[in-house]
Amino acid sequence: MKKSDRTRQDILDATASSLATAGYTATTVKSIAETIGMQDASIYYHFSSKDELVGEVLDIGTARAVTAVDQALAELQDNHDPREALRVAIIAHAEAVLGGGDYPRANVRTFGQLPPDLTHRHRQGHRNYGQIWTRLIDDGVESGALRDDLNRSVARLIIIGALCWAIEWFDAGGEVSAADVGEHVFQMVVNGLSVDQLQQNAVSV
Amino acid sequence: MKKSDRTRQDILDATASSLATAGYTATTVKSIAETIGMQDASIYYHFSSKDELVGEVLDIGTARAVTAVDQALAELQDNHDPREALRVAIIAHAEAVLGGGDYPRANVRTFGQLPPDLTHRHRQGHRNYGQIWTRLIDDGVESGALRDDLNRSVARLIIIGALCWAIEWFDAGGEVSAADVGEHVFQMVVNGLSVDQLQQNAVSV
DNA sequence: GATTAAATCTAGTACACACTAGAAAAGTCA
DNA sequence: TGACTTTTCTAGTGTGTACTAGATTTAATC
Repeated sequence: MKKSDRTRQDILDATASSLATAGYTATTVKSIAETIGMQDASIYYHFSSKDELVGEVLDIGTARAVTAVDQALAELQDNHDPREALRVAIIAHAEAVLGGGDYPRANVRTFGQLPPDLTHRHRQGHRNYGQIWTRLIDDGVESGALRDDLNRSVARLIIIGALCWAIEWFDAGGEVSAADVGEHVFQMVVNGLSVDQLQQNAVSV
Repeated sequence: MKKSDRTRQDILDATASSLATAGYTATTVKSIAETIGMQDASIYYHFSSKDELVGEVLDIGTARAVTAVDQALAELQDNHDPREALRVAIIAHAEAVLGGGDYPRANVRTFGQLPPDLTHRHRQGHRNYGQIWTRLIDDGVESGALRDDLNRSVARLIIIGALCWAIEWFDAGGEVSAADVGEHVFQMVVNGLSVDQLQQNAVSV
């Protein structure tokens, strides 16, 4: 019993790592087995198919990202600015997907390369995750802190997209941290790149 | 001569279409051949390998995106606000990648799924494209229109990322047009989602 | 230590893939 | 029409993939 659980975990870890760095196609059952010093056929004692294994990795990844964001939001004070909630969520997402473990990274990295069955299987998970962001934006707009002249759904997808795409260029060993990326996304999409108009007017007046 | 050119073009078109919708792995030589009513072996009379064919499609895609953005910028008035240049470029990119043909879409869609050789081959093309945006942001910051307290490189990648990821959720037949997506990205990253502070202060005073 | 169960391995199957060689067909032009 | 070139097809090769069956080893239990 114990042995099986440990091996199973090793397989999941190796799969997550490979998915996160090499993508779905390059992650073969044989390469996973080699990573943990096994024969490829032995994988099938623990998982019935490659896609069941991959699916489980992706499930874990989604769960961890949701947990990270939820936890960050839970630590907020009671009467916080809705913009602060958005900021905290954005940074938590950035840290989970960029700086965190292989599981959330595998999720984002393989998005768009999965076979139809797996894509369909995770649609609901993604929808649930999206709802967290829908609520954050709704709160902001309805409290008057955020503009109401933009399509909220499009705004949500743009924020998530900017964060997800960062996996393509983010350098974990570089000078910019995962939290830095999150902070930049927040500063841009909430405060904007444009120089504060108040300051500009103050100077001109 | 004529016949060959036309067939060659058919092959390129079919490949671009398949790459844009199905991705790199699902785009097989056989499926391309079937689309245009040929045997898969006949493809090799026109192209020496799958990756040479794919590479040519991606080259065309990059060129079209660059042309679209360059052309949009060329139509600007002489003494325009640097923010307007950014706006025009963002919308041109959105229309090229989301609403445009299969070639630029193939480029973005297969990003991150390509074999190392192809990735390396297109690195320079992407770098050149990035420089357009680097210049736009530099102009904005140095003219005082854009904030100088953010990492410009990160800002650039966030803008491009938000646009590129849109390919994963954009619905060509939906109510939101490609230009709408571009306009949203511009509004968010330049003006910000936050309610204008000038208005807020005006009300409170 | 013997018996049973759990875990892994050896050896293979079937299939999809990119790609090749040479025959056949289609097109071109005197 | 006939000679020639261009283009496509038929029929295959080799490789890598997910996956299976049954033998073999390792671990747990009495």
